[in-house]
Amino acid sequence: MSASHPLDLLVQSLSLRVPLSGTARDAILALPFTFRSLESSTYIVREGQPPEQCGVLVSGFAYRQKTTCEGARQIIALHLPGDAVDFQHLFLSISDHSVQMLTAGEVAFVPRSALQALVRSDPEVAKAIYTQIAVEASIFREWVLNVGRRQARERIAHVLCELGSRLDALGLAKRYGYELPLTQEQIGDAVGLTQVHVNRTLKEMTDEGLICRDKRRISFPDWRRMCEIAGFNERYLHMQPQMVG
Amino acid sequence: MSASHPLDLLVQSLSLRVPLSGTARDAILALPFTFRSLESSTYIVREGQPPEQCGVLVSGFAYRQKTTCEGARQIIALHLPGDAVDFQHLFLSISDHSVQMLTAGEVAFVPRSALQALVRSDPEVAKAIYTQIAVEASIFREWVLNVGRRQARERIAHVLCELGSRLDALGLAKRYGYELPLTQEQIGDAVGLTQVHVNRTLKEMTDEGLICRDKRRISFPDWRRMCEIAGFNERYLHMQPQMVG
DNA sequence: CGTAGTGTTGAGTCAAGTCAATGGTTGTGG
DNA sequence: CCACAACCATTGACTTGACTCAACACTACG
Repeated sequence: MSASHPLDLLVQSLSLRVPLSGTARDAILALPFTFRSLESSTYIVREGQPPEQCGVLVSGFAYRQKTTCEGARQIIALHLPGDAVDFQHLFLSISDHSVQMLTAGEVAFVPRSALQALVRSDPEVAKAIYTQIAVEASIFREWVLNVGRRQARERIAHVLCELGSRLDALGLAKRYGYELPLTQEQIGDAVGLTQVHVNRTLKEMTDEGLICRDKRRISFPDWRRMCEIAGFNERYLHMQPQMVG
Repeated sequence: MSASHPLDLLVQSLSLRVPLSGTARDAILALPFTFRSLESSTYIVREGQPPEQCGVLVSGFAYRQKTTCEGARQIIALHLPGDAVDFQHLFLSISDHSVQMLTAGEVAFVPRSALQALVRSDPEVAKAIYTQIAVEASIFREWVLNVGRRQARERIAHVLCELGSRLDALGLAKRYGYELPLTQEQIGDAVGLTQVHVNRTLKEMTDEGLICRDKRRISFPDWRRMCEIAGFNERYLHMQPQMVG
């Protein structure tokens, strides 16, 4: 069941949480879009600009990002294939942060007006998209906690768990082992640490057998223990179908 | 034009960003609710429970909160009179965090089903509420940056600026001086520092004339400078009316 | 085979945390 | 109206987790 239509993955990822009827699926697949292949680190959304298109990741990874005026970067969220990268700005007239490609990949750009029209006309799709927005907000909240109140190793373990869980939910990898799309510097930017400290902490974790690394592949011999250390509780990902309204 | 109806403040706060017609206002004011006076630190939303009511702050302040398994608390957001405290869970079947009263105050509890019905039937109100959800998400993102990438004094300055700006926008106080509803411990929990370190940092800031304190009242002799130090850029609050859709 | 991007490691520093004691405020009840 | 309790703020001495700077090694790719 490989995806022939670029927006297929979006439909699949939305229906993880809100079951979609055939009509709703078709309505999404009927959205207009322009398809583009992008280099790693290309901007999909730019802070300060009006968001006119909503990018949908067809392949590759992306990340949300803000920087302080001194230039320190903070990664706010990670995005996986099937994620729509700009639902967050559907109702805002100016982007308050940027989104960039993490790896090379393909993006389907849907005009925001078309998305807004669909949301107005199809309550089922609307519900799916609002749920998605709410889940993303929940992930932001967990990140505030992660970065504000956990130690280095817990923080790092936490992003690694989140990534594993989400990749697994989409069927793109197994939670206990996957190809890590982040450099150590990017991990640092995601958890509010320096690259050097991330390196040292990863080494410790490796030495203790908590994680195994081979090139960019990372795996967790004891997923349970990993979750404990991270304080990782899947609840905030709201993976179960949401029975609401 | 003092608010006789408990939901008046909600209408006012929503219409800061999305202009509301008379019909839309009336629809909101017609929502059913139960009114309650609450002690400080009472729970309005409890993590792990299904969110059946959406509390609207009529008076007093509240905060969103998550804790690590070791018991460290992180405050995720602050809520002011007029804020609906649980739009975030409108589409989620289980709460992923808690909301508590920061001060004593009054809350109007609106049944979630009524809110959902209104959102389905009135596109204007729907837009206002979705915009509100998106703005809150934007605030979460800024907090990730604040806590992840700024120094102690910048972090503290940043929450103080945000609070001032928001109080000012609602007409509840002036940005450059207001009654601070937070203890130093709560400030610490909001910015990911210890109470002791917050105390020392506030002292430094006072000594340098950056802030003035008298009991719980705080003021900023040089708002500009304060914003610079905080790296505070109002954009993320999306205060201007959102011209969208 | 060279170059640019990553990853690794060491030495020294510093921002923030911990522990602990003291002082000030506020509100409450006798 | 005072005394007490609970909560909050202040300060000092000491520790530590994370940062900085800097050098070097590995890998991939043209």
